[in-house]
Amino acid sequence: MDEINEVYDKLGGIISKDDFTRKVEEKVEQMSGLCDTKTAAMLVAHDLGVSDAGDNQLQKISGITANSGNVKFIAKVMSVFPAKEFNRNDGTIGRVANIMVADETGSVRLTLWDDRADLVKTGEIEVGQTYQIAGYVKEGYSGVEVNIGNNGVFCQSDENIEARIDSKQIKDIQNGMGDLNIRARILDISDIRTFNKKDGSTGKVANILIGDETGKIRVTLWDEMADLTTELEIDNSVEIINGYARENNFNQQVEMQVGNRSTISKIEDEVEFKEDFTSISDIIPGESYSISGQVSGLGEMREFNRDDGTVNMVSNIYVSDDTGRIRIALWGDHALLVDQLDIDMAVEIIDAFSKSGFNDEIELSAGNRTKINIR
DNA sequence: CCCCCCCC
Repeated sequence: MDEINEVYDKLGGIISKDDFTRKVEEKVEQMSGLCDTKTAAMLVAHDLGVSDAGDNQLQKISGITANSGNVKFIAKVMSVFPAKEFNRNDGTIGRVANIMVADETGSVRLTLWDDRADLVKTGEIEVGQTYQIAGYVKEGYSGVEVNIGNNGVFCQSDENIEARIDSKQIKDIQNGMGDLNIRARILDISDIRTFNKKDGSTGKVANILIGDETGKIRVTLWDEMADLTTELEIDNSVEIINGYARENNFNQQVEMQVGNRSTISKIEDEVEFKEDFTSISDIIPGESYSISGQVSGLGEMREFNRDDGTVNMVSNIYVSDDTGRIRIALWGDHALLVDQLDIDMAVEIIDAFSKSGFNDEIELSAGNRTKINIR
């Protein structure tokens, strides 16, 4: 027993003495008596990320990289994702679940298997709990993940952890990013739409527009996440955990996606947002812009038939600022605004899409995602 | 995975 104690003392309390002893016994059994207790204890210690050199330091999450190998640390649960079942080659049913944990230096995704994945299913693992964790690092679907394998440790701790989620700023969001955490203000909320998936089932989708001090981005919420939009209001500040960024294939704008691996929740801290208006002379085709200026031209409202036979309305106005003048096509209900507008009225056109239009001149399209303020 | 920027 002394020899177990000696090894145990190097572990820095990452695991209880009882658990350690049990693991050592299991290890002896696994090795079919081919190793003694001391060796088994050292093997278990090694599995827990403790080297013979007595390196029993707990790591911080910020120091975990794809090459870290075995790691151990203490962290707080920030989000829990649904467990999934899969079939193993031997016919048994495996279970896997992911949770996101954080310490004061950053956050990392954990992968739990089988019995531990079941703890997710039963709700025993909850946001806010703190755990002692030992596992091995691998490069996962969306970056570095810590796997808690058979020899890993995952036990609750009463340590007080100051968890920090490293939020990105909206301006830094790039196509392809995963595990994206954002704190932002809600600028707009869409209705929930349903659609048919390729597999024949019905999907749900909704959008919100969010902004922070650095910019704004459209967020797409899928299925059960789409329902959450009914609980949100414009000007709420929210935190999105584990979103991902994808370019849409319509106008190549990068959007943030919120699916079943993500969470969105209201936060107390208010995130500030200020609209960034572009000078008219700086507008190039193929982008979304907001401009502020005066009405400098008004056209007539017209109805027209689209190819699919539906009727729509359009009117054209011109807006000028210190730098130039641009034509703006107002579609749908926006077309009716020509009745309220007069030359020299101050207007803000928020989120209109630019393109090269009639006579190759750049114009803005004010569609259903555009907001128009008369000031 | 959805919406879609369309007129003269």
